[in-house]
Amino acid sequence: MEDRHEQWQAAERLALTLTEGGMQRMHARTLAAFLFTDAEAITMGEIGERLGVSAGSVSGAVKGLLSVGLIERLPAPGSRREHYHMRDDAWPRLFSTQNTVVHAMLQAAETGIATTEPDDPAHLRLARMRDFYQFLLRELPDLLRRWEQEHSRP
Amino acid sequence: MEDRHEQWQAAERLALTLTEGGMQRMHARTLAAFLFTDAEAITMGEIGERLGVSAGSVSGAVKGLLSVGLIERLPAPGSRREHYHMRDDAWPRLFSTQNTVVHAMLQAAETGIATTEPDDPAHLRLARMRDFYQFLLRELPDLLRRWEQEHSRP
DNA sequence: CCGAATTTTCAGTAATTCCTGAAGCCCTCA
DNA sequence: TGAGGGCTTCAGGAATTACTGAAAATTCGG
Repeated sequence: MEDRHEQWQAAERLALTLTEGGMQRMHARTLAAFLFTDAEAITMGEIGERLGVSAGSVSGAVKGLLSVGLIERLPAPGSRREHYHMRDDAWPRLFSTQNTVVHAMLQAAETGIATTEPDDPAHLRLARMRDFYQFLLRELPDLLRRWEQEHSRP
Repeated sequence: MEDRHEQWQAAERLALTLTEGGMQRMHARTLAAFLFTDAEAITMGEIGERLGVSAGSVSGAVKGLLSVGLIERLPAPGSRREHYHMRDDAWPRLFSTQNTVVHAMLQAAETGIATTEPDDPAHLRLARMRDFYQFLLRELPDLLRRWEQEHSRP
């Protein structure tokens, strides 16, 4: 049975998890609203009403979600209000934003290596760090490619 | 040449990156101190001095890093002060903490699916989400296993 | 083009997080 | 077993972050 209250609870829990994973609170709640809505697309006003927050907050969150490609603006069907919905590949995209973090870590390791003598214990630690993130940078794109193949749509 | 100032800068930048990735600020700075030190192991006092923070802050950060297995206490060589250092497998461990997030996401998706009708658009979205996180939960352990194989030469 | 409705921006404020400082505990060594 | 130093805990305060509310800008229908 459709239990909107349970769904709302599940949405808020999901937002909590995303927040702990590093996403901003408002962005997470907004994404959850997009995920759990029973419409194909929703407007900012509807999000604000559903979450009980101001239009300003929604504006900022939608902007952020757009910029990382988790949602997109729908070709407006002649309405004055903009409609948005989750992209089909939102979750792989969210996962792949990590790649920028991986890249930053790799660069940090290389900077450290460059400023350190080979006999410094820090040198060895930094080399291990570099090796691991190089490994990730090589493997993660493969992983996502495999996912896309499994779910190829013609 | 050994440039301690540059190293300190690199350490702080790394801490910044880790913070943006969701780690608490003090935990990140402490981990960076462990990474860049030129000793095999350091004490809380040394960390506090290096970062210019109170003993209380260091205590909390070290506790946190211990609990996720990024650092470990060394078998004390009869000293009054406790010595700690990064574990060799700190970075894979840090990466694998994600698995708990992945698991939480999967569960959130399944909860949503259970409270939603099959003809609800949310149902389809939640199913796609579930599929992706199931895929990750299957593939990520493989990834880490491959890393361990590549780097298990005693 | 004008006007209404939506969206964006931003300063102010509320809330949360984070760090400190000091007191108490524990452990080591004499 | 006592003294001294190191570690932990926690209440309080500082700083950062996040949200609101309202004004300005933008957009689309008329």
